[in-house]
Amino acid sequence: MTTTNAATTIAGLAKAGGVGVETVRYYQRRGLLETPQRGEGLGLSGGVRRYGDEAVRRLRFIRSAQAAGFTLEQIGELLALDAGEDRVRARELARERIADLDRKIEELQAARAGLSRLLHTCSADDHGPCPIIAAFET
Amino acid sequence: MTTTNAATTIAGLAKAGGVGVETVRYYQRRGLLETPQRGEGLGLSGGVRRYGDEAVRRLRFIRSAQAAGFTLEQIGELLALDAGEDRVRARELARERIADLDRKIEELQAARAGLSRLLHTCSADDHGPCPIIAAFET
DNA sequence: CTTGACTCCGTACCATGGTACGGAATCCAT
DNA sequence: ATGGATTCCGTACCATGGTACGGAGTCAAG
Repeated sequence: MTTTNAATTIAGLAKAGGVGVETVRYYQRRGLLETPQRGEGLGLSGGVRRYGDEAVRRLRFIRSAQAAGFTLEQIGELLALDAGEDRVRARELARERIADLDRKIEELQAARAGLSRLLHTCSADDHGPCPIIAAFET
Repeated sequence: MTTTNAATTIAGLAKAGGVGVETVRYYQRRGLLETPQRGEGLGLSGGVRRYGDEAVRRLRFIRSAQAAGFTLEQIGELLALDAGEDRVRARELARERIADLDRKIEELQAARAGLSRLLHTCSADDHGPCPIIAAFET
């Protein structure tokens, strides 16, 4: 392997990814992270699982994709492209997700703009009905 | 009462709000919509519940606040403010929600940037491993 | 070689926002 | 006044994304 393998335990992995140990396990159960073999010949019945840089990268990818609003299932799909080595499909998925993101960002920005306007209107004076409340009362 | 009361049943209310009957009941359970008294003296043990304009307005309020990203719990608070006329609290809620939105928007933009960079790298040439995959593949 | 921390694993539980089910009551049209 | 549609109500279930628990095994420092 060409990668440096700063092996760590599950707690180190979790910390590196900014999640809890239980979350890492959950991702393993979901098939998003692999579960390495237990340490070789260390204890009587096998040691503790060790995780390298790859696991950390994968975990970080999951978190960042998740922050982008991808569901864990969608993330699994992206990860599954691994098997097919299908660049065309990977690009397709990436483009789809980017389009999703653009739509979502726009939505949120619109919502923010609306709320912000209401807030300023409401702050401007204290007379009459609150425009924030009123805005939702169509 | 000064309001016109075009009384309808739960199905009519649900339809007017663009939700299912079960959703209306759910909102009632959550305390977001009130459950009116059953019809007076119509049947042996009381009739069917009737809903007026007020209920329709409230339901629409819920849907539209929800579209702005408020949770049902936050919406419950907003509805309570409607009665209390507490503009200070309404502004506070709005500011909180705006901060939430800002955080979310930033996250999405970061994720979009990452994905976009990968997509362009992958599109640049068709040789070697796909960088989109590679990003989480070792 | 003990002790305390960490790991492993299965299983149960949590919140959020609903959706579905089923039996009894009620309504409405014919 | 009868039958099909609605309503009422409690309760159960669903997906998503985790979090908690408990007992056994393992590790690492003193």
